[in-house]
Amino acid sequence: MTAQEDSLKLDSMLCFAVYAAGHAFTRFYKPRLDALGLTYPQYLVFLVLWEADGLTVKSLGERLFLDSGTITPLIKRLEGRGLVRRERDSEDERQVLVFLTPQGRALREKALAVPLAVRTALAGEREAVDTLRLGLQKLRASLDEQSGR
Amino acid sequence: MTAQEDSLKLDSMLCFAVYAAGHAFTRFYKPRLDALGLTYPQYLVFLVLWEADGLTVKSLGERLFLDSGTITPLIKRLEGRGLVRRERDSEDERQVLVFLTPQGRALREKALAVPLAVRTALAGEREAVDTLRLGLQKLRASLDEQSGR
DNA sequence: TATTTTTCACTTGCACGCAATTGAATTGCG
DNA sequence: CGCAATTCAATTGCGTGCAAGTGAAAAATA
Repeated sequence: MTAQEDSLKLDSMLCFAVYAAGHAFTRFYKPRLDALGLTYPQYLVFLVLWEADGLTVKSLGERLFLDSGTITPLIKRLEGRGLVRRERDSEDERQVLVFLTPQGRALREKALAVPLAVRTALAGEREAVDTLRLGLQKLRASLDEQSGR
Repeated sequence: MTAQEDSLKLDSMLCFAVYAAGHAFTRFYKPRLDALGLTYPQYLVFLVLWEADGLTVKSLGERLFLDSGTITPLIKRLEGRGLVRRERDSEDERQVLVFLTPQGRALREKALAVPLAVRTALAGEREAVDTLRLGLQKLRASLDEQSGR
């Protein structure tokens, strides 16, 4: 096997580990978030909003690395359920500010139980976490090695 | 701030780091995969098929942690482009076997360039990789601490 | 053997995720 | 000031991702 072919195998392990980990994480949160009626990305939006209300769609997107094509419909769904309120900024009519409604704020109380529950569920998954950790360690090492030449 | 509220903040860092890393990875691959005309999950399917041809839809899904609702249409799109061939298993008519076509096999030559190109692009992202690594380390530690009691 | 259960691929419906485009508002430049 | 360039949210189109349900085939059980 050539070195190039070998790197294709390495690639398959590395990129796959990160890819799979992202989805696995989502799956772990799902049962807990179902209780809140939120999806994983919606939960992330609330984690941001509970810290700081009245952000623009753009700044929300920047914090979560999501673009308006994803954020806009997501926020509209939350608005439809009465969890957030959208308001055009009178200072700059291009922008839309997102505020929590009382219900959206109230959701935080229920959400407080989520992190512990997820951590408990993850307790049986040490191996998977380690696999990903080691994969990243290898990736990191290979980056150093590569630029070291 | 209560311990519970604090854990909500920790949660926001941890789950977000893994979430964002998955998408960031996808974005890194995108430009190189565009050259092959493949999406990231399609690339993963080929990484598997280049190693072992003629798998069932089910076993493909198991390896990639994707269910048939995702795999089936994905494979059909690849079939439509002449990169794979689907064939019902005569031994067990429930199953569908996926084979590479000559074009699908030929794609591998182009793909050999992908891993190095991605690694080069990632060279400037040591910090991001480290952030994720450290986040996982903390998560791992908190799992030990929790079950240690 | 006849019937129930299980296993598969497939489909539908919904929610992302992102590229590309649109249109309105603002900014910047001559 | 006036016009071009930029910024922003929204929309469209396509490809995942997954839950829930369908129907055919095989396996298990009576």
